[in-house]
Amino acid sequence: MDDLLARAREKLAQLGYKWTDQRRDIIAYLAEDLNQHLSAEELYAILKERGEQIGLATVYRTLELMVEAGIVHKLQFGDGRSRYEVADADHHHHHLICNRCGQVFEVPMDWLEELEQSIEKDYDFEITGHHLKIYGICSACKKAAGGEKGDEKPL
Amino acid sequence: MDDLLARAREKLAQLGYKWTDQRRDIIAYLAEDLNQHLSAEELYAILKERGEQIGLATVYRTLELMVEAGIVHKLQFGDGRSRYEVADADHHHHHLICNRCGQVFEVPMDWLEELEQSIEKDYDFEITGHHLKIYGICSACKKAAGGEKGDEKPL
DNA sequence: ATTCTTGCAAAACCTTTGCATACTG
DNA sequence: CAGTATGCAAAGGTTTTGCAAGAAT
Repeated sequence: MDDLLARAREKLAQLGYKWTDQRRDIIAYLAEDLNQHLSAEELYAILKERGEQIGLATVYRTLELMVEAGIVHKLQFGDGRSRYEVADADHHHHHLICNRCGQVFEVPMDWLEELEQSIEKDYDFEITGHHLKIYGICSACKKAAGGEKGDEKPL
Repeated sequence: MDDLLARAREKLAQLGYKWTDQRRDIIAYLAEDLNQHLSAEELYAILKERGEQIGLATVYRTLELMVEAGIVHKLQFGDGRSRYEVADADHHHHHLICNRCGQVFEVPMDWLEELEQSIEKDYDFEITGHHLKIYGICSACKKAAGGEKGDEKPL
């Protein structure tokens, strides 16, 4: 998806926000790989290393803006910081989180359509999104088993 | 469920931990209403108000202990703090989170059994738990609609 | 021009930790 | 008694905010 930049630019304009170099840089980087779960600090470090002129506060503010604009989703995998991923409307998926190594895998499917319909009806709750996290032990960690507990290095 | 105290006590003993007044008070409070999603600070304030002798650090440490013992689950609803709920093994449920008022509703059902089976097979991932959060607008907020945006007071 | 945005540093939060004291098994 | 657990205050880490300077419409 390469029109993410265009979409974002249009959406921000629509909301009355300005298009700045920093916002472009952030979105451009996210657009390079949609399957990321970056924290604000990680994103900041990457952009800095690329030589972009940007501050950490701006990264936080921009990501929050993007959440508001519906361009990215804010996720919490339980490692104490928020992570962001591009909200790819036509790419519903879920997350498998390994309790051992902390890696996050994507499950590119959406099994929740009927569940949602039934909830909207039963609870009179208008659903705008969902987030399913499944915890467990990934294939690699199971193989490397025997590895006692304690060799967990989250994300 | 009133044997939560007993269960917890036994489990802690099993793990070699001691049974203290503070741990008892915390679990006793959680046992009064299993449908809570308290943050450490909230729990601390409640116990303090009740006149219990306890410190915030102890609340944090005890909750972490309980997570380890599998007695409570640590949840993140995106309001910047961790929340804890009693892990009621035979009461699987999901959470509906209102984007407007921040309230969290419980959906007392587990629709994910087959989904999990298919994941375990397809991904060779050993599932130990899951957490499904569904975001949207609750019934009350829809009724009180017209209420522009901005009247959101999370949790 | 006006309004929005940025960057820095400071502040605000939530959570963890060090250490002396107090308690449990 | 030995080994844990507690409470306080300090430290740590993440996120937010105030404000003057800089950009964008």
